[in-house]
Amino acid sequence: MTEQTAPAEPIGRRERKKAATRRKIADTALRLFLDRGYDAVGIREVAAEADVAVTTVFSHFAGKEALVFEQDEDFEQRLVRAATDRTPEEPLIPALRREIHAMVRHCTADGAVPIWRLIDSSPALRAYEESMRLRHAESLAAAITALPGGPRTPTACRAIARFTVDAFSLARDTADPAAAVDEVFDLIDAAWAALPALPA
Amino acid sequence: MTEQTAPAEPIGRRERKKAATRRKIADTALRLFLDRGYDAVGIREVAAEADVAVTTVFSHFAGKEALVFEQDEDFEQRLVRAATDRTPEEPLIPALRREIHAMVRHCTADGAVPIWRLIDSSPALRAYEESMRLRHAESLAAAITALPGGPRTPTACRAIARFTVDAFSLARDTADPAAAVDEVFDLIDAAWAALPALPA
DNA sequence: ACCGTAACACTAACGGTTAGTATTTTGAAG
DNA sequence: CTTCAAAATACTAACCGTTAGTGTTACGGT
Repeated sequence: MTEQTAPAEPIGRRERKKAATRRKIADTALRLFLDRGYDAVGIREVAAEADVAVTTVFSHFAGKEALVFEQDEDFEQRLVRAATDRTPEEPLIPALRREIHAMVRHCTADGAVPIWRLIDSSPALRAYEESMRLRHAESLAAAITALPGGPRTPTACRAIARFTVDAFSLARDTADPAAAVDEVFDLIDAAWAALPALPA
Repeated sequence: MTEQTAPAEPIGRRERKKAATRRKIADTALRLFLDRGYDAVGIREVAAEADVAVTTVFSHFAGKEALVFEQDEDFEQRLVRAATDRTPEEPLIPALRREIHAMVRHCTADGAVPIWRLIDSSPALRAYEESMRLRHAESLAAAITALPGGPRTPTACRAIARFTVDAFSLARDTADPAAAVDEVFDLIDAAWAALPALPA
């Protein structure tokens, strides 16, 4: 054994420093982007301001767009958990509706607004977000398919997953996001009810 | 008047040459892409092979990805027409189902297959296709919203439009595309029926 | 015949991204 | 404590898509 002093997390200095570098890069980038616009700030400038090499930036992030989505990016996990970790009394669709509601609230509240205005301002960021959502939908689809409760086909599950992320996407550029979520989920409710399986 | 000799189309030599250049670029690019892969062929090479300047390529196409989607790209028009130009007896959703069926058939048939395998092979092309589909969904949503027949909200119409393009997208990477289209459209049918308006 | 302009060529650059290589830092073993 | 392999980072130099700037040619209308 090498260490007994660490209390709970056996993380070494190495990983701590790496995480610090990552956070420093992301924070610096977001600050610059919010200040002067996404397109007006280059990677070389972000690297210089964060006092790292350009290659270091790309060793931590897959691309420039990923720098923006660093902060709130547990969407995937939240979606999957909403589908799998729920009380036995709560059916699937209402659980998803609740989660999407929470996500939309989280995005349209207080400090998150400038970030989403930044995203909406750049086609590259919007495209990146969209492909992100596709991945999330696939994860959610896998979770739904694996759910016990009936002979639902993979295709139907993937469709429901897509509809769910569509609800989020649509709600996000609407005057009344909460109302939009409910409106779209009324449709999803009806679609889900039309499936020949148990209503979960 | 300047010319009476042209039989039907009053197109001059200029526009003909421009169209020829455009087609030559697109054909050359597609041939090279199919031959050696999308990422392995650069714009400079496409331009050289088509015997034009690089800037000419970008004056005809918005970007490298657009070169691939040149061939079949009237999807948007077909979708909108399926919603607006239909017999009074045919309801909206069945008309959309028919059109999506036709589109899927058109994409999975004969000569179109290599192109779609090319698209599936490149993340950049997949992302481009996805953002294309978002635009198409918006157009379709506008068409549906403008349809006579009831107090459907814009949000509900946008949702149905998204679901429709989702059906195409999902069906496209499925073993049995036609069956997938029907499966997803059964869901859309149920969702549409749940709307408080006349069932169109 | 003349002129405005659309189409195109050419050069050079910019910004994101990556390969290749060297250097430092860290964790573990002896 | 020394040593060593691997990880993290730095540095250089390029590649590729894309665009701006600037001419030049060819067409269409007068």
